[in-house]
Amino acid sequence: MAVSSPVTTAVPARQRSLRDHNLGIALRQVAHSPEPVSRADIAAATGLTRSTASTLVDALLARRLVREVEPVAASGAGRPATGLVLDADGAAGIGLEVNVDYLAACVVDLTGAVRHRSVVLGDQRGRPPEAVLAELADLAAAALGTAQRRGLPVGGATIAVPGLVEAPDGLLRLAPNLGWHDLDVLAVVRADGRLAGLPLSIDNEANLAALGEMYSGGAGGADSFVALSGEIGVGAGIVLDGRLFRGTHGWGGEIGHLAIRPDGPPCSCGARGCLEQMAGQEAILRAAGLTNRAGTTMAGQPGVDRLVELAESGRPDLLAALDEAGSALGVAVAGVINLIDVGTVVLGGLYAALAPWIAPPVEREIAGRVLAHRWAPVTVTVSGLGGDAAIRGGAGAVVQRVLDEPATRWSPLRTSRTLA
Amino acid sequence: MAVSSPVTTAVPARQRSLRDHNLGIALRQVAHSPEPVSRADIAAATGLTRSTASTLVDALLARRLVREVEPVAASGAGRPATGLVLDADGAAGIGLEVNVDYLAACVVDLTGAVRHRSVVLGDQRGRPPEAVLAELADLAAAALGTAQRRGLPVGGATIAVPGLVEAPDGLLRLAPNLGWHDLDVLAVVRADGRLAGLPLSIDNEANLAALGEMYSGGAGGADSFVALSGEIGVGAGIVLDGRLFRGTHGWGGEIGHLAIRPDGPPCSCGARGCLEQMAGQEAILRAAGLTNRAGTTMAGQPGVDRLVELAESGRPDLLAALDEAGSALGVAVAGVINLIDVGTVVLGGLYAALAPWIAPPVEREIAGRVLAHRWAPVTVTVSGLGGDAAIRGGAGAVVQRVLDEPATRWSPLRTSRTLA
DNA sequence: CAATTTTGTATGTTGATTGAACTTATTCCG
DNA sequence: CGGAATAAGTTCAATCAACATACAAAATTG
Repeated sequence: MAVSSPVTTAVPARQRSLRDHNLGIALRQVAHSPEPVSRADIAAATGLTRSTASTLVDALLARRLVREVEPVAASGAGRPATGLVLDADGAAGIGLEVNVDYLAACVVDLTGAVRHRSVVLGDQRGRPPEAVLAELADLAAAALGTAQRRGLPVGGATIAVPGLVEAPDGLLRLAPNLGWHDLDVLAVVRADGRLAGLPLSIDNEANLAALGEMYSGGAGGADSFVALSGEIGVGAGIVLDGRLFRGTHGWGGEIGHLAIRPDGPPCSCGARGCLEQMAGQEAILRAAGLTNRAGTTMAGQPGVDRLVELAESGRPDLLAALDEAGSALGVAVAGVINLIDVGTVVLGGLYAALAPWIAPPVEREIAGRVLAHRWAPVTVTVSGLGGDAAIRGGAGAVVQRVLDEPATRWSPLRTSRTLA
Repeated sequence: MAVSSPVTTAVPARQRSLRDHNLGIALRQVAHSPEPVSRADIAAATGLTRSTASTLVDALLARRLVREVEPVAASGAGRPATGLVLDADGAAGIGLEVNVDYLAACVVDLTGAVRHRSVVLGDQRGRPPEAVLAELADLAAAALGTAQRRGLPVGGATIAVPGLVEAPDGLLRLAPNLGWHDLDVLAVVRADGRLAGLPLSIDNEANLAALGEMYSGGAGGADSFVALSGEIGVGAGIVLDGRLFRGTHGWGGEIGHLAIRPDGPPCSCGARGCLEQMAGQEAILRAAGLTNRAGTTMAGQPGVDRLVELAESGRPDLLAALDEAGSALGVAVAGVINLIDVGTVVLGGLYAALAPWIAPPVEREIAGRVLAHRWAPVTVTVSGLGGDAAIRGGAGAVVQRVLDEPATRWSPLRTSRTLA
């Protein structure tokens, strides 16, 4: 038998691929630099010749992905360079989110700026999916309207959901905390009609939140990290070499069901001692004696703000519960690091708000359990995005696709600028 | 701030890259097919034109990577096709291994056939690293000699070690079961001199064993899987999309120190309740009451063969210990699957030999703990390579590099065929 | 034995990068 | 103040790899 890796989709490189690849490189040079770059800078940084860089830039200008700015005040002799920056009106993405207690939407432009944002608070549990998604479509239509009024060509929208999303088709297999299962969210939203023609995709909320952290610099510039997303459930988005890791079926990052105590309390997933039962929001409330009824969650429970308030006031049983939860989380995270060897962990969602109490036990467990900790200390950072991480990541993912492959037709919804 | 992924090494595509890429595609077409393929087959399978495929094949012939064989008996009309197969004498790789109780070496050719193999049994613990590596160099020199006598150009050698290997330089940070630490194995072996000019690399034993499984089809053709490597320690090699996953520093796959019972027995790593303390070889012996002295390992303990014998005889305390170990292993594996979503697990090393008793509890825990198990059942397979997995993987990795990038100079040690 | 079919090769075209002029715009320096 | 130096950006022929088409080669089919 031949030594060979399993069948790789053999896509041959045509001459066009060359141009596509180099277009992406040139565009990323512009995107990465905080200041305007010149054609000559691109040539120097990439190793391409100035003439090639010029040709590529012309193509990017024609696609409205970059824009020329006034020559920067020159430092030294020679003809001053024409500055190139990303065109803020060149392409935009829409991020949408359905979560247990809110719906949200935003528009992000090519430069990463948030051009529109809207959030509707409200418990979605028990509502029929069609009603929830109709309301989400309202938000989406409003976001699209804003983009159109501002002349932004929208490249697509990404929907974040708190559940298992199957890889190829985007079927939502299970969203335990919403009570949804086997639902084709994209089809329902498309059926609404108002987003006709807009490429839609869907992903797990924790995955998109991790992207949001990366785009906003929350991971401290690391290109491989794990972003923890604590809400009712506990999720993790894994980013490796700047790319989201989804796994074979798209179900990677289900850290919430790692076994912390294999014979511990039963979990809704059927197993025992899952992290979610030790460090999820309800577990913390339960351990601190803050639930109305043991085990069941009621609307009207203390929210995150109230939880922070109580912790700040030094309530002992809550502090003990937070330390316990942080320890469990730390054990899980240490396992993740031993397994996939990332150097950065981002605390997001609930854990960001509660970071002053959660981070220390997490760091303690990491220090004690990560085998390679003495050679490569692990950095624990705290998200600054709050609940916006997933929509920012979803919108950013649309924009990122344009940055990654500027040559492929990214089907912009060409908008005729209407009078406001 | 711009929406952008962190700095990607911007390597521009020249026209040469096109050719390189397509050469690789063409070569892999030959490698993947169990039967000879024609130039026309390559064109049809890849979408390249027949003329381009012809040009590429000419280049591969010139590099001695493929060989023409007699036209296959034609089925149907038309001119019969000239068969193309990998040239078994085109390129070869050497695999080397230092493990706790043996040293090994092998030579694998371009077709994946093992052309040489040698194993020296013996406990390496406590021996000075220089002495051990000198003996390994003996094995390597013998392997190289065999290759040279047979006219095989050797592309390099890979050394497998049971420990943490740091990514860029190959420094062996820690090999707990050998008692080695912070050792530059490659430098010591190079200093020996007999392998002068041969590109050397080094990797974790479990990682290379996983590659060995992939090359030999042990993962059932899956391109993403986890290969468990049970010996004194417990390791895992993670293969994603046909590529070994090493992590940021090269320390991925340290499954042996996942916490199964966070407050369980202390581990040599400093933490508590690590998998290695529940499912490692010594833990099994201890739980079955088969160690001479509690906790310490002695040469002269029951070996793997004896263990299998005792299990087959139905010794109750051993069967209980194996079930216990399998459960712990299953809990860990279930966690890994929830995290990285692979569909196949390969039991290797100790666990392959003990598979009849280890596999059932592993499968039981997977069924109970993997969140997505009902939609995508996990396959558990058993390695057929025994202790050879790592050397096969190491040698195969050298060969694979040639197959992946046939255009890059893979510095063959051109051997003048000497008279035997 | 001629028609058909398929393989493999030869030849001119297309598209993208290169390298070497060349133009343009600015600073440096006498 | 003005020429030299310097750097940015453009132009154009050369090169290289893939493509399209035509053609030669070697078998089967009727």
